[in-house]
Amino acid sequence: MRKRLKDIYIKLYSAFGPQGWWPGETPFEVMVGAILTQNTNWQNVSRAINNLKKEKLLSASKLNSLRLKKLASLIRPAGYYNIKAKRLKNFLDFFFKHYKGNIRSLSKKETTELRRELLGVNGIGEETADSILLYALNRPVFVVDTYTKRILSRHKLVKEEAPYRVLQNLFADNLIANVKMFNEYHALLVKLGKDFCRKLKPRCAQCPLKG
DNA sequence: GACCAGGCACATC
DNA sequence: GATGTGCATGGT
Repeated sequence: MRKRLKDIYIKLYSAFGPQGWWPGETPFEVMVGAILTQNTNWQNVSRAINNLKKEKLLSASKLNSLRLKKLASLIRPAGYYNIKAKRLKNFLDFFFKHYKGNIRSLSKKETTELRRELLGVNGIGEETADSILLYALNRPVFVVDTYTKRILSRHKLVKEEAPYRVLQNLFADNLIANVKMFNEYHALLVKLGKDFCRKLKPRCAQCPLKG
C-alpha cells in the first residue's frame, strides 16, 4: 500500500505538476473558502470571495460585524448562500470567542485539539476542518473529499462505503506526514477527479493512473 | 434540460 | 447505525 500510494502521487505529479493550492491570499481567506466550497465548484466560490473583497469585507472583524442578510447576499454565487452565511457566522463566533479573531492565536493550538474544536462548530465537518488545518494552518493533515473516495474506491484501494476516517488513515499510515506533499496530493486528486474520474463519464482510457 | 460541483446537518425509521 | 432530504448557484 505504501508503494501504491506513493506511485499514484508520482504519476499524478508527473502528469499535472504542482497545483498551487489553496487559491487564497491569506489564512483567513482560505478558511472562508473552505466553508464556501462545500459541495460547490471553485469558480462560484471565487465569485463570492471577490464580492467580499470588492467591498473590503474579507477580514474576520469585518465579516463578524456584517449582518447575516448582507453576508448571504454577497456570497450568493457560491450557492446554498443562506446556510453558508450561517456557517460562516458560526465559525466567526467560535473564532472570536476562543481566539479573539486572531490567526496567530489560533495557530498556537495543537492540531488534534483544534480539529476537535472545529468539528464542534455547526457547519464544519471533517473535510472542512481538515482543509482549514492543512491549507490555512499548514498542519500535516490529509484532506479527503468525494474525488478521493471515488478514485480510491474505483482503484479498489478502499470499499466504496468506507468512512472518512478510513481513507484519511490510509494516507496518514502509509505516507510520511509532510505538509507540502499532503497539500499537493489532495489537490492532484481533485485535478484527476475533475478531468478523468467524473461520476458519470469517467475518461479512464486517458487517465494518467492507467496501467 | 439534465447533470454536476473541492459537504453538512437533521429528520426519520 | 443507516438512509433520505434540503440547501442553490452557475457551467457543461
